[in-house]
Amino acid sequence: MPEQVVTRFAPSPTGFLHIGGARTALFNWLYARGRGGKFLLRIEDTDRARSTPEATAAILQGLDWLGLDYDGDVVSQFDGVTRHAEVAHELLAKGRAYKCFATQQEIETFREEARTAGQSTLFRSPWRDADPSSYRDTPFVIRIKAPQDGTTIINDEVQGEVTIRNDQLDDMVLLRSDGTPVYMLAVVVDDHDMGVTHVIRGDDHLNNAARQMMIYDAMEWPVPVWAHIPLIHGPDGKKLSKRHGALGAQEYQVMGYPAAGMRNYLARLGWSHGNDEFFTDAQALEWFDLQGIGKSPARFDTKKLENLSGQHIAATDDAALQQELWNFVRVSGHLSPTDDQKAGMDRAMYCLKDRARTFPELIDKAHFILTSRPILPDDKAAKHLDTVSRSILSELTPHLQNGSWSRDELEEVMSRFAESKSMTFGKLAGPLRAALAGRAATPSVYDMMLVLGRTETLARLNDASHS
RNA sequence: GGCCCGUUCGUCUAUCGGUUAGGACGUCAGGUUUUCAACCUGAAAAGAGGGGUUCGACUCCCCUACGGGCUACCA
Repeated sequence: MPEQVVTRFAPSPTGFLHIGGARTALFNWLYARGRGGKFLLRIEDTDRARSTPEATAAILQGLDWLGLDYDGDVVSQFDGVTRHAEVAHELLAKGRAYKCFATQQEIETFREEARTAGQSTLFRSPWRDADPSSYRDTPFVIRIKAPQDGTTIINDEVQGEVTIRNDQLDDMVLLRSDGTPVYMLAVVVDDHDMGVTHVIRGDDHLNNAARQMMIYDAMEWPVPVWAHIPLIHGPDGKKLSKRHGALGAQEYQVMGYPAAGMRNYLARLGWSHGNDEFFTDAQALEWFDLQGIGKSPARFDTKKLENLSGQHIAATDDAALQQELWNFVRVSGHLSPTDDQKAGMDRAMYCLKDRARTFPELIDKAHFILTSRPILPDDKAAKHLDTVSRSILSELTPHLQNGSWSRDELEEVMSRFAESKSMTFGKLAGPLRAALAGRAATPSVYDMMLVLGRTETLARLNDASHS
C-alpha cells in the first residue's frame, strides 16, 4: 500500500508572503493535492524577535488569495519548544549529542585564528568527548555529534545525488544555552511528527539537508524525500530582494492579477510539462511532478504574467469573472458597484474579457459602463481636444447636460454628424469618447456599441475577430 | 577562504547522444479591422569559454569564467 503523500509549507513570519514563497507553497500544494495527499502549513516562528502576528496574517491571506488550502490547523513551531528540547535531551541520553560549555567568546577566538591561518573555521568543540567530571558550572549548549568521516548523500528529486563530505559538517547546536531549540532541530522534529513525507523547499536549504539528516539518523527516523527547488530571481538575475520589486502576493492581488493566472504563471516558472504554457488547475494538478522542475533559477517576468492572466480572464465564465472582479474592487479599496453597473457588466463581460489582462484593464475597458450618469464633459480635458472631438462635444452637450439622453437620440446625433463630416460611424467613436469622458486616448468602438445597446453589432465584431 | 548547486533565443522553457535546436512571452514587419484591442502571417533571436569521451555532442567527463547558496547559540 503506497504511503500517503504529506507535504508542507513552512514560512517564517518575518514579512509578507513573497513570490518565491508563494511558488514553494504552490509546488507543495500541487504535489500533495494531485496525489490525494495532505498539504500542511507550519509557521516557523521560533525567532521571537523577528516574528510578528501581522506577518502570519499576511501569509495566510496570501495563501487564501492563491487558493492554496491546507489540511488541519496552522502549526506554530514555537508551540513545540518543549517537544524539541525533549528530543535534544533524548539525543543527549543516547550519546548522540553532548553538552558544550565553550563560550561564544572562545568560539569566536577560535574562528578568527582559523581564518587567519587559512584553515577550516568549523568549530571543533573540546567538550565532545569530555568527561562529565570536568564539566563547568556555567550555561551550556547541546551539540550533536556529527560524523567525522565518510560522506552524506542527499538524494534529491531535483538536484540529483548530492554528496557532502562529513568533515564539512560541524557539531551543530541543537539547544541554545537558554534551553531553546534551534531551527535545524525544530524543522526535523516537526517534519517527523507531522508525518511529512516530501520536503519541497528552496535550494538555499540544500546544504542544510545534510545537517538535518544527522538528526534523522541519530533519532533513527525515516528521512523524507527531498526536493530543493531553485529560487526565483529578479529581472536582473540577482536574488529577489526588496530593493528590486520583490513584492508580496498581496501586491499582485491588488494589481489585479487573477489568482488562476498567478498560479499558472508561478507553476510554469521553473517547472514545465513539455510545451504547455496555459493550463487549468485541473491540468496542473494532474501534470505536476518533481521531475519537471528545472535546476536553474528563473527570473520573474511581468509580461508573461500579464499574458497568462489575460488568457485566464478570457477563459473564466462571465458570472465567476464578475464575482472576482467585484472582489478585486473591494480588496483594492474601490467603491462597490451599483446595480446598474452590475447589469451593464452582465451585458458586456462576454466581449470585454477577451481584451483585458488584469482587472484594472477590465475596468478601464468598461469605462463607459461603469462611469456614473449623466456623463458630463470634463472642461479641463476639453481644452485639449482636437477639432473633431470639440465639435462633437458642442453638438452633444445639450443632450448630455439634461442627463437623460436616450440612446436613439445619441445615435441619431452621431450619425448626422458623421454624415456632415464624411466620416464613418466607427471613426467617430474615438473622438466621441474623448469628448464625453475627457480622455483623449484608447477610445473603443466596443464601448460605444455597448452604450448604444447595439449588442448584435458587437457580437458580430467579436465573432469576426475570432474567425 | 572551504563546501555545494547552477549556466539553451532579451525572458520562461523543450530536447533526456543523431532535430533545419522546437514552443511561449516580449520585440520588429506586414495583413485584416468601424479607432484601440483582439485576430492572422512573417522575421530577428540561443546551447558561457576551453579541453576531452564518441562515428556523432546542447545532452556524458574535466578545467575556467560567471551567477547563486551554505558555512551562526537566524530561520
